[in-house]
Amino acid sequence: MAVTDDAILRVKEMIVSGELKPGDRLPREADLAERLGLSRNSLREAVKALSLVRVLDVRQGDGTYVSSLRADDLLGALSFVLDLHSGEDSVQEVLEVRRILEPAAAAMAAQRIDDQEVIALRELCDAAAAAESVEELVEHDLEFHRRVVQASGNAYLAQLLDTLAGPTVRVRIWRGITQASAVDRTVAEHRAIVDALAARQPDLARSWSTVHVAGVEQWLKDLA
Amino acid sequence: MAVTDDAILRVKEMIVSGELKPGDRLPREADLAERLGLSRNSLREAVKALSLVRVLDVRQGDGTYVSSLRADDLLGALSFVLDLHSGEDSVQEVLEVRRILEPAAAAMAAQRIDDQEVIALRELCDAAAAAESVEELVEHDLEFHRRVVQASGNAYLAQLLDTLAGPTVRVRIWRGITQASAVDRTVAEHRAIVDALAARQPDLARSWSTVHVAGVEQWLKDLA
DNA sequence: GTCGATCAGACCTCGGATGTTTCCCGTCCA
DNA sequence: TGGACGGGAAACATCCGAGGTCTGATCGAC
Repeated sequence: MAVTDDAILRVKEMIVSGELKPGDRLPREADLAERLGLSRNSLREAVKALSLVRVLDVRQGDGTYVSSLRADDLLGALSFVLDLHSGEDSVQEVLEVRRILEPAAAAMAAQRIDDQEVIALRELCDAAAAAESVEELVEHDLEFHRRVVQASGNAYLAQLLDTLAGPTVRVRIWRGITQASAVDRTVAEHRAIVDALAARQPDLARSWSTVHVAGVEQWLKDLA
Repeated sequence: MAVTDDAILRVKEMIVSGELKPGDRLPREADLAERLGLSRNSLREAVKALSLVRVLDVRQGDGTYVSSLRADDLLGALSFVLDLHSGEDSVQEVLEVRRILEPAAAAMAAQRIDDQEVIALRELCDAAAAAESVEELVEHDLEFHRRVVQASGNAYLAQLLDTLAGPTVRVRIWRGITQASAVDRTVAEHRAIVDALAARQPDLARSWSTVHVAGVEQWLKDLA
């Protein structure tokens, strides 16, 4: 292709060059189209594409703006893509990556987490143990991992793991959580991780996290 | 928005549901637009967006096809996004993630790599040592890391790291490689990693890899 | 059987018209 | 004075229809 793809690259270039900064508003469709030398329709295709990957933020009746461009923010768009192969072989590979990152994040968190967050995590575990529906439990699980990783202090890592967690959790829902023991085990391991964080023991947090993720990994393998 | 976004979701749904499989050809623009109940222009915006993230593959004069949907393939689209903030603070966080993943990948590679690949890696080191231009050296560096990680056997991990390496390397070019010692050190560390791989020593490979990435990380911090 | 020209199909680009949403501002009423 | 209301302008959303261009396949000549 030429025109539309070219427009995508030129808008990207305007951002990279600093002509457009995060939060900036783009010229009106008509003006920008004229400036780039193409029709509004073609420009709209480019804008739509950039909007899907969250580089641009379009607001009807207002205007088109450059997004925050934060790495962790943009990474969120990745979840859309990962949705496309939940339940396939690649989930195994994704889980393998997660088994590498999550323990590392837990270890980092053990060095930086504050008491308040530890308390919050404990409450989350209690809520998970008392959860009644599967959806509720899964939501607690997601939230737990999200907060542990966020405590690592690396926003990029946090978003990446959050994205990776989505598909694997969805698989879990899809295949159904039939074993009550799996639930108990999950909560127990979560508590162990929190204890390690509270004790500020990175190695212990790393190990429990590894055990936890590897457990899920193994469970999936058994199902296959 | 409604119509276009809805179209994106519905096409995605057609893929997730299995109605459309990788390699399949979509109905003609006109037909699909009618089926989804929207105009061709709006559908084109949706297709363009899905095309940017490599879910669809459009070939003029032929038709629109569903891409391979391989996780590592789709992940490649991420490099586009990461281009947008090379040289910013977030590079530090990206590098931190890389320092987690790359050693793990090296350790995995040490367990699976074959002799032929070891020989190829040695040749790559030799070529890097003999490189004359900065661009050439950087290309060798990229290639080296790419092949080591691919030897890990996890395609998803390989693509992810390849994507992460791009920005950090570009930063290196941008700031300029002024110190000849940095070049020598890079090559020496590469050789050490290869030696560890050849000896099938995962721990050693992991350690050297950690040292290598941490070195780059520290170097960037010093520059800042 | 091979090669090249022709043709149909599919995507590409354009321009304009109309609908919808949002924001801003001037006005009116306590 | 201050807040609520309403009108209008601005900007995006959607649609339609008409050429243009590229690709792949068919068919005829050699």
